[in-house]
Amino acid sequence: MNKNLEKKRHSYSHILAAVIKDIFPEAKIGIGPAIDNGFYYDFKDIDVSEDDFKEIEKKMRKKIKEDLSFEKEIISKKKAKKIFKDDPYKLELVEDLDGEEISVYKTGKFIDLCKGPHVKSTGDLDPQAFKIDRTSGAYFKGDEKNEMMQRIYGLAFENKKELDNYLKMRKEAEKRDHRKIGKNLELFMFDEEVGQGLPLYLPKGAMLRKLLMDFAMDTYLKNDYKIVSTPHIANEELWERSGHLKHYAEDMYGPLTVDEKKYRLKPMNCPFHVKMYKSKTRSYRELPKRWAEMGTVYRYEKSGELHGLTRPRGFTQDDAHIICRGDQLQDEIMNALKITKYIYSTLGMEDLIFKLSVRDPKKKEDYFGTDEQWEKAEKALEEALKSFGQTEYIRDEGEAAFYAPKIDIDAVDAMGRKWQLSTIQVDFNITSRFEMSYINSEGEEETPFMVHRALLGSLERFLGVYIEHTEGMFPVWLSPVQAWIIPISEKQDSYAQKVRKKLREKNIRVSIEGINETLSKAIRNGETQKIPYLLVVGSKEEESQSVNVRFRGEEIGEMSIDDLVQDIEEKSKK
RNA sequence: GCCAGCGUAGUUCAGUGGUAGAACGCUUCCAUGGUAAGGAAGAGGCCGCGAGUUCAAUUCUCGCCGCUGGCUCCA
Repeated sequence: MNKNLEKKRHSYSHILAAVIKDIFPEAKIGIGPAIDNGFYYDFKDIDVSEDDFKEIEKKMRKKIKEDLSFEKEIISKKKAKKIFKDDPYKLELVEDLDGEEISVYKTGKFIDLCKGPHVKSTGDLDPQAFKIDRTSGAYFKGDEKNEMMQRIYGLAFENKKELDNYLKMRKEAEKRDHRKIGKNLELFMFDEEVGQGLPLYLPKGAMLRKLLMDFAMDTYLKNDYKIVSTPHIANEELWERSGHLKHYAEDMYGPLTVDEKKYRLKPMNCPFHVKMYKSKTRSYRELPKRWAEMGTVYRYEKSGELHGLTRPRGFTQDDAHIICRGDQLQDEIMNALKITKYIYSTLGMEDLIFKLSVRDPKKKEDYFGTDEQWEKAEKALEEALKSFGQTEYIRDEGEAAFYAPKIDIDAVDAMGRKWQLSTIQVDFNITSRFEMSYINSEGEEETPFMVHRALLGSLERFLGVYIEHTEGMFPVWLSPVQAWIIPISEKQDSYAQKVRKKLREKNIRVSIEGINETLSKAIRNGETQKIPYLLVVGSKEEESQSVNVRFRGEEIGEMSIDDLVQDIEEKSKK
């Protein structure tokens, strides 16, 4: 964010607080920073609803017009405590600050603990360039254990035009919402009685999912992965051993008791793959093992965290584990990067952001494993990125999992939003917990490295993002329905059937639609359903044994069936 | 899980302290169409679930469930 805009946004937040203090003199105030689309301020003991927004805006505009100056003052902690004696949250914040001197800003009667900077005076702000947006609950200092305050969000930009642009963009994003498109295109649904966060795929969605799944798995098989398959539940003892029950229990579904033994739905696939690895003594000669599985896992996400397909409770990971020797580690990571890039560019998401998540060197005790393991793994990840040619990446210290450093990859969608989808991790926890080993060339037992990777992440999350990215306009090869045959009248019924049969023989996903509708109505339906090919057949076409082709809103004209098949196959190439 | 808002037909949404309406969709009939909505008729609702207030609750109150936006979380 540019510094100037940040100053403005931050200044709006002070004006908001000043106005709220006028309306609710008893209000206790928290913090009020600038954020990337405006600002917010946290309050306690207020009662603001959407109906009040207009009034708040009006009062804020008035203060802006009064041209009140922002006056900075450096005062002692003692004095600050006196000033904020009625604001317990501010007192706590003063207490948290290092040093004896702190700065406060005064605007009219309103005084706030604040390091600034601000605009010179409220008159520097555009009274039309902000908008009170929404309210929400927010924990004081972002800590779940603290009290919840009421947060008021505002949008703020340099001028009204930018604000309007932002609102327009947000509307566009709403239009692309995968939950909405999923409903309109009949891809998937949720049902109260089935349970929260458990998607049901309707025929078109299930086809889309299958096509995506086949594409991913075929790619892995071509890259010398082997496919494996494991059950959905396992004895609790397995999760005890893997450490999930200790570290992850609250995200797992509760136990099912069968024959006096407790079983759990799997939140991850790793332990199963490890068990298969351990089913016999392994030699260094047989490494690396690359085992892939479309593994459906269940995680008990808190109800408020659920969100359509991007955050469900049951989902299928395009998971794989690579068990390898130390000297193979870097190449294996590089290969995973290569496949990731191939998959995303094939799907039309070229823009990827690579993040190397390493441990926080100041908090080594928070992480599992030895220094040597960490150094080796972090280096392997970093070197893999470099030799892959990805010299641009973000190094995130402290973002590693407690058991492993990783490369996380964000995909950037058509609206410029970033979504973390892929992850490539080097796991030490599991290799030692399960005492995994192989016999090296010296005849000694050695612990292998294990790379855990999910490139699409999960089919659900990826599909959610992909639906928004494409606005439901999938490439021809991924379209669950590729073509509609639209007969002009019932007279073309048998010809339409004939065309359908010919296309089905070529494995083209096609159906006959619009028999009881006018042509334009059928075209309209086909376009709203985002069917790539609309094939009109009337008496003319029947006579010349052709179809009249419309491709994504564009009339192509008459085409023989063979030419059409060729065109579809051409456009279906990945 | 927490804060706030919402829950009415398959869908999108009006509406009301005296048990409901539109559009699209669906069914039937008419129309036999030439590239983004042809016409008519009909069916379809425990107004999310449970309790309370009331002569009377879809409407008011409370609880539960679900959805939405945030917060927290996503080892």
